[in-house]
Amino acid sequence: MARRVGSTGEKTARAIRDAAIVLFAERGYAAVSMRALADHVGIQVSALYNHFETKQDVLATVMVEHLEEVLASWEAMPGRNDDPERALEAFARFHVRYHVDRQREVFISFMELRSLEDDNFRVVEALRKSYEHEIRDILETGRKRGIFDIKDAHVTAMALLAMVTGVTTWFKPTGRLSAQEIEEVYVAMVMQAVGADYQTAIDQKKAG
Amino acid sequence: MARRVGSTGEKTARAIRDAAIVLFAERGYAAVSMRALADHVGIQVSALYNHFETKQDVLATVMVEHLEEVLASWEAMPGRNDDPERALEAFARFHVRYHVDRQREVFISFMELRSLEDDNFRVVEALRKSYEHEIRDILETGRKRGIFDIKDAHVTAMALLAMVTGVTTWFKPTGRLSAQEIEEVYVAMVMQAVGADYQTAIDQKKAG
DNA sequence: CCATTAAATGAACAAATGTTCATTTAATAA
DNA sequence: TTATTAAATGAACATTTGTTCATTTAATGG
Repeated sequence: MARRVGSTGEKTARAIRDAAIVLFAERGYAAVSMRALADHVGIQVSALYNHFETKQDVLATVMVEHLEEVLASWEAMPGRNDDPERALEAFARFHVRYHVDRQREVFISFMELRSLEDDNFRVVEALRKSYEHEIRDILETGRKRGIFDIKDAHVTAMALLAMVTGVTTWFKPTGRLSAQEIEEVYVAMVMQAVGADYQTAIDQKKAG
Repeated sequence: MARRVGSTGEKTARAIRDAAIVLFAERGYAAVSMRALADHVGIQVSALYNHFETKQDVLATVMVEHLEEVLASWEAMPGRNDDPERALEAFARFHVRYHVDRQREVFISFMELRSLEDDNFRVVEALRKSYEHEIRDILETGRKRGIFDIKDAHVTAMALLAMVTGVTTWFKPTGRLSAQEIEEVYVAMVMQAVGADYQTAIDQKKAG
């Protein structure tokens, strides 16, 4: 056989990215061979190279695509430009929700930083930093205005990010709690952790 | 050359474990070859097999040793059997302090779970669970007694663990804040996150 | 001091790795 | 309809992989 009926470049490239997300998340980048990746897609190894230059290229593509989507989705989140309290709630809610839906991509983007070669690392790191910047800015503004009771915006940002990102390591859609319920637990915890009166935040929302 | 002057089994085994901790943390288990490991120790590949049966055996040994040490150290932590508030403070303090000192081991024990073969996984998972159990029990007791304002002890335990464990991903001894300062930030955040009045906890300590 | 054991070496192994290439066939544009 | 391009195949490649083994030398117990 050669070219398959109905095959187009974009379809296969998408299938390769999807398979890579599953396999990299499951076994880790280094432990996934190009043969295993091809098997999972249902093509031969050599066909991979019609769509990606190298294995590294597959990883970089998956990570950059994910991070750009995260940033774009956050840009579109309602409430992100409100006062620090509401902005933080919006951030926590967005982050948990989005990350529960993309557990694998999140896991990869965090775990496989070390597998990136220098050039790719710089690109990915810049995207990651700009996301971290979002929550840090909210925290710093709230701290300056005396709304948040935190010691250090930077450390707090890292701690809160780790906390909410951690949901990807144990959440299972079939578990005891729904994604919705878990979202509420996390949002409440984030708000409490910075000393914001969360009930008030909800009341304001209802009143407003 | 053959057997080296001054070489004993325990010394070399220790050196191998130490090198493995550095390399596995840096590059990941799958990306570290037995040759790279041997190089780092300063011996030949074949010599590794005088001390460990397989590469997998090196990983399992490192992880089990680390987790057993964590549990043993926690057993010895003062305050761990006090009321939930003090116990949680003790836990947070212990965890951050210990993990800042063993960044690599923590990172490995978390990241490389998937690299463990079934038998080893079961052993390591049991150790991990029993550590998770410690904080969950503290939270559940505090929740029942109405001391902690949390929605769910299990989710809260996972969230707090992720938060404090996350310190290993960015902490650098040469950074802006000292380990001591970071410890304080994290402890305060943990206490606030569960709705405990942390100042009170400190006052009680001073008063008691 | 000598026999035994433990710890090292270096060469070798089959299997698996990422990547390339000539070839074939389907989709697409002229 | 035909020429060109894009997407697949399968064989081959040089390396690297984890592991084994015969051999050598140092530490150790009687």
